[in-house]
Amino acid sequence: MSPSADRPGGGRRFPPPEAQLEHIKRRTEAIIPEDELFKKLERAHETGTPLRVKLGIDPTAPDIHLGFSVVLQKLRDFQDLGHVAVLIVGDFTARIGDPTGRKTTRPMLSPEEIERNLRTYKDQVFRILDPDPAKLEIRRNSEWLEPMTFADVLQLASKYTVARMLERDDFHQRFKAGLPITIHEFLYPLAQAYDSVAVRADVELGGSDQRFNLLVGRDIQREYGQEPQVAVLLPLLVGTDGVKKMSKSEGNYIGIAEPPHEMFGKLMSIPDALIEPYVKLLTDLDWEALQKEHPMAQKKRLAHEIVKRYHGEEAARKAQEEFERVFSRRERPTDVPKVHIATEKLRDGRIAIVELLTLSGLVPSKSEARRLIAQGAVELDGTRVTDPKALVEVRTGTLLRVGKRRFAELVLSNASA
RNA sequence: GGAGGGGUACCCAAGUGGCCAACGGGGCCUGGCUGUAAACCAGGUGGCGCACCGCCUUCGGGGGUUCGAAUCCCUCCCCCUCCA
Repeated sequence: MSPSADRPGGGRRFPPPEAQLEHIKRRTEAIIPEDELFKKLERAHETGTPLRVKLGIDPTAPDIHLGFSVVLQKLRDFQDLGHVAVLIVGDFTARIGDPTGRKTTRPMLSPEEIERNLRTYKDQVFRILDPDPAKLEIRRNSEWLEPMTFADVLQLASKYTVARMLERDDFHQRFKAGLPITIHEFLYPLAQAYDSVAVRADVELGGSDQRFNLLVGRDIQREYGQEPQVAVLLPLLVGTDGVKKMSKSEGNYIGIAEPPHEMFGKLMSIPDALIEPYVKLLTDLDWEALQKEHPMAQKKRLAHEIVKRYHGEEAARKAQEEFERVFSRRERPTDVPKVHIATEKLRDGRIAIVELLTLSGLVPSKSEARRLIAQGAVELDGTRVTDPKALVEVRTGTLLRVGKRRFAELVLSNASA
């Protein structure tokens, strides 16, 4: 089927191009080239034909985090202006593995895994995007990349030069340093570029580290006789470690689907230096005004705002209350995960603390449990346990705490079913 | 095709027959100080066994030598550099 077969939209009304452009420019790092975008917006305005705005997602990492939300939010902006979001699931390109950041080759995913990830993805994506089918298209790039023949690939590859590939900073550095660059890595930008051809993208969105890839898209589209897409680049969000960009693999991320109190807690523990970029990129709060407050107050506003966005006002309020209760006043949390302990594990109502810790799942091994006890990290009903050999008395309702944030409420229960 | 270098715990990286569960750094965890911030100080960072004593598993895979190996030998796999 022709990639452009069913194009949603047509005959729509759009705000004046100037207004649209202004809206789009907010929070972007670069628009390449801006005047082309303006022309496209003008045309959309005149003809009532929406722009097709492409964004690629990686099916290997199904957790959407705040960093990616910046890009998704921009895509939503386009939808709100009346344009069509074209979400490309990179199920085929995942087999190549994006060389950006010189990661090792990614494992190939089975179709089942991709399906599962995609479902998780959709749940999360719809927290930001407008699911209206007239404004959203979801496609997998295996749809057009899989059936390509070797001849097709040759044709595609012939449209770009090695020298131009080496312009890409990542490749350039590696080439200079004598590090290996495998041939198939060159195909990644080409494949991604071909996606743009396949869906006839007018605009492609991406993080600023995607600049090269998005620009290749322009060249390749031109080679295939299409009007080149405009690249809209968004700033990268620094992860919670305050150093590297937020990413799943670095474990420095905050997922948009995380429970309110997790989100709130993680945001409260970001380094102060991150408050400004977070506020500016993730919220509509007035930074000028906020700046005058104490950093902790700033973070509370930030955390509240973001939890509110994904979980609602009520949840945000509760998360904040809970945070203040547990961490500021060091009181017992109101909602602690309950852990069932079989009564046959007990002797005279007592159990070895080490065993209790592992049974509760708060600690992965008994050795680890012993260490933590020795370090004073374990509390039972607010009393520190310091003896690794201790036999402790437990009952239903007993509160177990490890470190600052691991809690469990014990529930004694009979027999294993 | 030839020559050389290398694969050690989450990462980097020491260690070339016992004193090695393996130096050091990073990361991470915990305690202290705080604002669940940063900085800083201290400790920890394979598992199991009721413990400062012991046992088990670990140094790319497999096999062997030895009382004993991450360290020696054989073999296989993988990575890198230079030459062609």
